[in-house]
Amino acid sequence: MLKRNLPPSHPGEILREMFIKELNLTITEVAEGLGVARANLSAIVNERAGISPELAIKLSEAFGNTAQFWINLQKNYELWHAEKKVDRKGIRHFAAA
Amino acid sequence: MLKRNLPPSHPGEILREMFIKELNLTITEVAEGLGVARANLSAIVNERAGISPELAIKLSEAFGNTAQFWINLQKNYELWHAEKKVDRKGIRHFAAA
DNA sequence: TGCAAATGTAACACGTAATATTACACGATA
DNA sequence: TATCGTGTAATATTACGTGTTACATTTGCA
Repeated sequence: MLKRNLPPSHPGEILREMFIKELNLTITEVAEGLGVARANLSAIVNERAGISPELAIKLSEAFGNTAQFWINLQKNYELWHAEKKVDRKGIRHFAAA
Repeated sequence: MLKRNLPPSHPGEILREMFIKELNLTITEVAEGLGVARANLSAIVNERAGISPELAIKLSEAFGNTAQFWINLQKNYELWHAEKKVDRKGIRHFAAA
């Protein structure tokens, strides 16, 4: 299939657009509800920080979805950017005997 | 469905049992083939370190599978352990309006 | 037996990142 | 005006991935 060159959305964008805005919440009250510092949640929502496994669990509990949902967003984001840093041509192949 | 209480395998165990042993490889040659320090790969294989997004890409290139495969192993492992640290009862629920 | 390779591991150093805390400035609104 | 929400910076802590170096042990083979 065709490879997409578009970088995946930052998890913070999803959180901001599809949850906080959609439910008319404030960053302050979400941070308090999750039990994290407002400054940290702000950094995530503004795409300056990522979502840790622990935060993924908290978000899933707060918004009624799964931690996997949040982790998948984060990992796809990280993987896309990591791909830019790795020179696959420099890797040796270990084929089955 | 029933929740499993068993912790997921560490990605290093999969790497060790299903790839290195299966293909009769040594940690030294795999480390060199991947372009990482032997000490680091040893730490991963012995389950004292995790698999980063960049390493997941290198492993996928070397063994002919996907980076998602390795990242999923890692993220499931992290998620299971993170669950132990989070008190879900302390999290506020933000229901749809 | 003896040597070389493979291995496990420790001790550093470095960069990055998540997190809490504190503080400051700005805009909107009651 | 006063309060609230927000963005952001600075600092500190903790954790971790990675490289480098070094040392001891084990293992396989000549």
